[in-house]
Amino acid sequence: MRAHDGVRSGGAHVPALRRAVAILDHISASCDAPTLSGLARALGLPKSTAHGLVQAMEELGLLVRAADGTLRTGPHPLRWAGDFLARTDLVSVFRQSIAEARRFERFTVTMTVLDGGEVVYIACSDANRPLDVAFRIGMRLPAPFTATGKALLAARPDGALDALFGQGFPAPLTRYSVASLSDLRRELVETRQRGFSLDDGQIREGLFCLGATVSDHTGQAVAALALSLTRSEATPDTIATLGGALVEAAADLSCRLGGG
Amino acid sequence: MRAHDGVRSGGAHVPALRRAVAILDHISASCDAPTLSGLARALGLPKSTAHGLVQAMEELGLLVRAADGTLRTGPHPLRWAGDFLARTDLVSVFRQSIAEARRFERFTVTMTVLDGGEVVYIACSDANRPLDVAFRIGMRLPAPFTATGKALLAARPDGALDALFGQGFPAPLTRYSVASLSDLRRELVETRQRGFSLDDGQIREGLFCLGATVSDHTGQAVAALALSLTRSEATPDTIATLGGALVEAAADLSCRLGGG
DNA sequence: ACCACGCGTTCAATATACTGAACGATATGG
DNA sequence: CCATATCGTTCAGTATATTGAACGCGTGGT
Repeated sequence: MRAHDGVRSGGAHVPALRRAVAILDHISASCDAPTLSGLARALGLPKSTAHGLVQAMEELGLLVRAADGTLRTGPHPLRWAGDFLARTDLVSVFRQSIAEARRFERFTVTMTVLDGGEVVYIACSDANRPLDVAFRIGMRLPAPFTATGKALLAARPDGALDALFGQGFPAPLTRYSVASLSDLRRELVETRQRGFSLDDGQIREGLFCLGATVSDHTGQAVAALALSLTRSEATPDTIATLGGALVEAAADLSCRLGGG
Repeated sequence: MRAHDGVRSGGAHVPALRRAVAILDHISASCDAPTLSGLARALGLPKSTAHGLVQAMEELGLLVRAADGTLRTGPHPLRWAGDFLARTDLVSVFRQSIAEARRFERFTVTMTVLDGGEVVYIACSDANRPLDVAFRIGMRLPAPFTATGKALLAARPDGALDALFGQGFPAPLTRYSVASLSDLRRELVETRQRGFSLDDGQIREGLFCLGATVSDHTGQAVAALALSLTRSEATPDTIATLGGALVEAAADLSCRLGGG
């Protein structure tokens, strides 16, 4: 039995690789560019180990050394990141993420992106039970009435709303549909405070949805998740619980897309 | 003498890290997702070595394994790439500068940095019209063939070329690609006299690019801009006009980075 | 000017991770 | 239906890389 700490569970140690990742993480997390010794201290590495690693990482383009000797992340990871972005579609990540999170298997989970003033449904995990509105992939709905749309709009600067709805607000779908731009602004303020968005019968009476945004590696909200319930299920307790879980799920998805 | 190939000159070997980088490079370069054994064969690694590496890289988020067992690049490098792009605020300055300079909106404008003997694309403003080569961020090309690469090489002392290409000049991409180090030197002399660099079909036949360097506050050339045209558009008049405008834009960018 | 400190770098000894062969499981073909 | 090939995985031995201490060197303090 070793007294060594930091032993990983799964398989081989490959410490050099793990150290390299830790170095890059540290450099890209801290806002000041560290020096070699400072980096060794921060990560608890022997100086010479850090030296060897940094030298190799410099050769490989993982790090660059500024004129004053401080270390920065290098250009090489751009290649991998670009490949990941090219290959990854939101949808498959969504499916995998939802499949692992068993919390929502009783509900219909949807994902949309914003296109102009409308949301487009790009993925949908059907509930394990009957009823429930069938969301079809590719379907479009006016963003101001949907939970995902409100979440996405709330993530945008307020001025963007004028460009989208300044001349012409979508026609209401139900008598609960938000009716004007000023009403929408009010809802978006509440949404930002709450952390997730709500749609209480605005696209169909009796249908209650919660929404939260998914961000990519730049922090931009690129998509939104929604959970669909019936209005009678939407007690304050349920809303709070499921809302929190949804925000968590959205954050998890963001992580898988490279977000911090 | 080692029987091992690929022995690096400089410092420590850190083979695990080098292998990991090779794996990621291979996966992001090939268009089909390889399996573990195939990857081991492609890189000449023992199966078990590849197994241990892949397992660790999976834990670290550098790789993800699809449902069928094939390997893809993971989301983790996005963080590093994002940090690189954020710190080199070249990119944001680039976007702003290009957005304000309406002169180039008909053309694709790219920006690269030099990494060894290759240029890495760190930003790209797509043209408003179809055609045009799609430059992907993170893409690499041999510096001697590209307009940006020539601009950056021309800004370096002549002796630097020997270190980069003294033993091994990149293989030509087209029949117009500059073929030797001495030919490159000749082109660089012309480039310095002209004030901007040209690529006439050296990375792709029919593609014509103009390049100019961007300097930071220390006066060092840190990046280069390029303008992409079709060869038929590249009349002497157009070249002179656009070349001058590009040099101006690059100088403007340099100013914004603190250059005198 | 002197000294002390911190940084980056080098080198030999040891504790380490990588290698090669073998295993069970699964998919393929006769 | 069985034989074969290929895949992913495990394990002990050896060749390997990492470690700790020491060296120059530049910098800032007294």
